[in-house]
Amino acid sequence: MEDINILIKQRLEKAEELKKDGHNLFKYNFDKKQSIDEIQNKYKDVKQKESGFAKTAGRIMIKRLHGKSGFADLKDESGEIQLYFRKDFVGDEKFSLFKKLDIGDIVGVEGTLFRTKTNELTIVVKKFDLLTKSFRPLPEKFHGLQDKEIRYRQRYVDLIVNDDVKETFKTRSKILSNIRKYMEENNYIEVETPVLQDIYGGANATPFITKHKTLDKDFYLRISLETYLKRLIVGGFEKVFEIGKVFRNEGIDRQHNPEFTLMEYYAAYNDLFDMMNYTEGMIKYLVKTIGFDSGIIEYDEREIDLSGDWERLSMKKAIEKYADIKIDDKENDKLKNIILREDEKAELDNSSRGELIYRIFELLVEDNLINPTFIIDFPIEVSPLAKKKRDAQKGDFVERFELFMNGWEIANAFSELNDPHDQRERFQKQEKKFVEGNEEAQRMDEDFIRSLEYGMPPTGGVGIGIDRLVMLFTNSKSIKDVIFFPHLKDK
RNA sequence: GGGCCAUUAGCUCAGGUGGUAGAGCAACGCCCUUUUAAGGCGUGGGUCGAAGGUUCAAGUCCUUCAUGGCUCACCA
Repeated sequence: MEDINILIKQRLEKAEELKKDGHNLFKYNFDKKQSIDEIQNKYKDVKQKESGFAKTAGRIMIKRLHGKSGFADLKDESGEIQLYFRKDFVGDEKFSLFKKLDIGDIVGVEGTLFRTKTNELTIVVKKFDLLTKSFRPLPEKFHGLQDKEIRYRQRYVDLIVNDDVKETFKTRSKILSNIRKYMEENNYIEVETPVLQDIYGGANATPFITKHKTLDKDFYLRISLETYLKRLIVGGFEKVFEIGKVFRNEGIDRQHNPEFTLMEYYAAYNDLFDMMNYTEGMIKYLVKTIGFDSGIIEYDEREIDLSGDWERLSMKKAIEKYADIKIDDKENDKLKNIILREDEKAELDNSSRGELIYRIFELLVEDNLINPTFIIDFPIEVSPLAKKKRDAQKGDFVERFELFMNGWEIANAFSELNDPHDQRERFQKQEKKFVEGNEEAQRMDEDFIRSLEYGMPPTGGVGIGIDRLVMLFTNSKSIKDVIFFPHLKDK
């Protein structure tokens, strides 16, 4: 303990005294019969007279001493309950132990229940034991812990004192378990694929590089799950999904953490439209099972309506609707001018028409997509893993959708490209961009192409950013609020 | 990376125009057998984020740095 202060010193001295008195400050187990909320529920009708029985354990949050008696609030994962200690009930020795307990100590208690004059259900402690000694003082009872830096760096303290944080992460857990339930009910199987990869792919991003010592070679940390899951479709699995961390070597801000949780799912014999329907169904299932019965989520004083059929718009139509620009009437130079008007520093010399269209969409449309909206028909140049549109008119567009909510991209999906020769050409174009200096361009992946050469059935695939979904469902303003241990700079 | 703001006791926060640091909670001691932001009396606790500079004198003014927050740019 480097930053030893007087408060910690006092607790250490107190611990020494307790040890001298024969107390083990770190007990091995405790037969916790009930959680605190179980006790609260089971005995909610208890009157002032003592009745019932409870045996539970948790952390002491507050003590109020009254001479030969005293109260304390005990907190566990499920809730809080008041404890009442009396010298004549627990005996002199135990009562002096109670007086020595510090806020933060973990105790096991058993006793009967009653209700105080002010109607609070309370355990009359008959037996108790110190299970774990706490050495560091907790934040103040009333204001709690406000300092965001400490909350993120020492999330354990944040979780002890700030109940809403625990709620957010319980919701996160529930979202994940309900997703898994939904996927399994629809016959998807959960799989795991490599995090350490020879060739990263499936997205446009700068990767992290790491080194394998005995092989003496570099590996990339995956930036998506895509190409390995498709290999499994080639291998004969027909519906697979994976939920896992991916890593992108980019900036950190309210919506970006270097490692984040991506879910991808692939279904053989399905196309983009099947996946759109499925995705809408799955998210609506989550909305319902997380408890938004109306289908309306409130985020930052804004309502997002997930009920009803979600809007589907081609990228061009979305640009027409929100920016009043008819793409097909404009030459590339005009498109460039539109972009430069929004972003004077844009470098567009090498940009293809498709890239210009996509850029305009990003600049002028995305922020407007508050209620869930599927954007379809993406330019081929920005979609190297998607199949060309089956009714390809003039212009090169692919079967891809992105789902937007609250102006954020929530999901990204394709009718997966399964023509190995087309795939090779797309990779070659990406590789060229990489050589030209685009760090985020995708790389040639010969083994992936080889797998496609064996034949991958027509397949629909979707990726969902889980953290953002959790942010929406928990009204969290920062991705740091939905990741237990977000990345911060070293102190 | 740019701009703006913040950093004072374990926690939450005060500290006009420079004059040797305060409160509440927490802690420690004493009193108190239904309190709940318990109460009463008393005590201790600070390199004021770091390093320089200006000044007789810096928590306060200046510079640099660190960390965090907001925001813009890039990205999911």
